[in-house]
Amino acid sequence: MRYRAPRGTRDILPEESWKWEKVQRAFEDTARRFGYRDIRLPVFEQTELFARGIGDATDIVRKEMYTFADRKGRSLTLRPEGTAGTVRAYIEHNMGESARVTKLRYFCPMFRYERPQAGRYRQFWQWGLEAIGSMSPSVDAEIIHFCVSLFTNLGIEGSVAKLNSAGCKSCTPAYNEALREHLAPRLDEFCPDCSERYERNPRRMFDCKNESCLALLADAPSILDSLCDECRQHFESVLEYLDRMSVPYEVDKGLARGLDYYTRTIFEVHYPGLGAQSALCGGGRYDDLVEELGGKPTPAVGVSAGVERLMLAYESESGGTGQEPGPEIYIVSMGERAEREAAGLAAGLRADRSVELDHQGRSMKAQMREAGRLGARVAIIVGEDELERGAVSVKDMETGDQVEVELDRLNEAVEEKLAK
RNA sequence: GUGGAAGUAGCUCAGCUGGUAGAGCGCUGGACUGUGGCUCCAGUCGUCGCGGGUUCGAUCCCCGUCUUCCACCCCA
Repeated sequence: MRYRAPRGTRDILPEESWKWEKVQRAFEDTARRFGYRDIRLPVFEQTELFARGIGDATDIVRKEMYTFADRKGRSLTLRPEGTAGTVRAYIEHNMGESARVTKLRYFCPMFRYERPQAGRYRQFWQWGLEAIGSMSPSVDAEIIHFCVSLFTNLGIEGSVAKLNSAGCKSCTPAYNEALREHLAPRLDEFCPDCSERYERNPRRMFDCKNESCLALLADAPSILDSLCDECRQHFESVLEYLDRMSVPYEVDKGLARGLDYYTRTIFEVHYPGLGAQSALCGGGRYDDLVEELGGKPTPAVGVSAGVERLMLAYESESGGTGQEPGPEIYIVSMGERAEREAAGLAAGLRADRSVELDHQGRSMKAQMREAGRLGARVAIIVGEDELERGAVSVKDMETGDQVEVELDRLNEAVEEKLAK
């Protein structure tokens, strides 16, 4: 019996994880520049929080949650996304009392019971941002700018921001009705999927992949023409801010999102190289969610993104190629006395340099090969002959130059080589 | 949840409608008895995903199952 990682989960091994570290660092640096502070939340929450927050009608709540009962019979669920938990924490800790706008970020695993596919797992990572407490369209624009900015920092070119409005409580229901009314006469000509979308969320029909369905939608009313004055103004204002920030975007009147809580601005950023799973991130406003979850009425905007997909995009661009960083120094030793000397030298050098050495008593040739394979810039060779003279050899692995130095001059010699 | 493809060495893959497995890369050692990256030589590795069936005999055929991949639903 051999154990394997459960379906839809996977191990991120060191050969790969060094790239994850780079991406996470880029995310954290960018988030800090934009003023978003780290928040670390529980991996599971009361099931009710997600059911209420994300919406009973969504696929996530209907069929994708990892729900279990704990030993006292409480129903808990592994978080399928980050916004509900963040809002819960915001309310629980009265974060709105001490700041006008609360800007938070996270980078952590999420769980959804789905059929796995490339870039889609049952345990997957998301990074996300939430800005709670401001109605200003400048926050919407700031978050979209953040996404584009992060992707650019990672060398990902050709991503496209698409945005639309989801309206608000006062204009959405009217639009949905108008849309249904317009489509009703020819409903039987749509595909079965669209028929179901018609019932649950007719706006989703716009992203059907069926040409004939899209043709039938050609003269359907646009949400953008049905917005109330406040929503229209807000949307236009977001676009103005984006123009002012030089953020490229496309208005996509067919864009719809899967979660119930979105209001007004909704957006996605796509990277076309990823096939069917091309959305790198998605987000929008959720002005009613804080109140819905028991807080004071508080407007908010957020975004979340799949890290696995981001990694796929990152690796297909120049930034994701290259080699895992190796040690700066490799210490080669021959003989027992030399091994002990090498251990002492490593201990000292490790105060401010990365140092590797052999732990298996291998041949010098093997140790040199290891030093080359790891990409060490300097090899320190500790041999019996040198030790007799109180010295070691320092070899520059790039040029092959080698000099013998006395032990008390080793630090200078190494620093000199590494400084180049 | 629906439809399709695939699982053979650490990795990438070959294996003739059935006769108990191979290559390249990697790894280890040597040529070079204390010097990596090039070259050459040698060696190492397999419950052929798992379980059952057919057969004298199954990596190959049949059934089931697990996993991955592709498309859909949906989404990150």
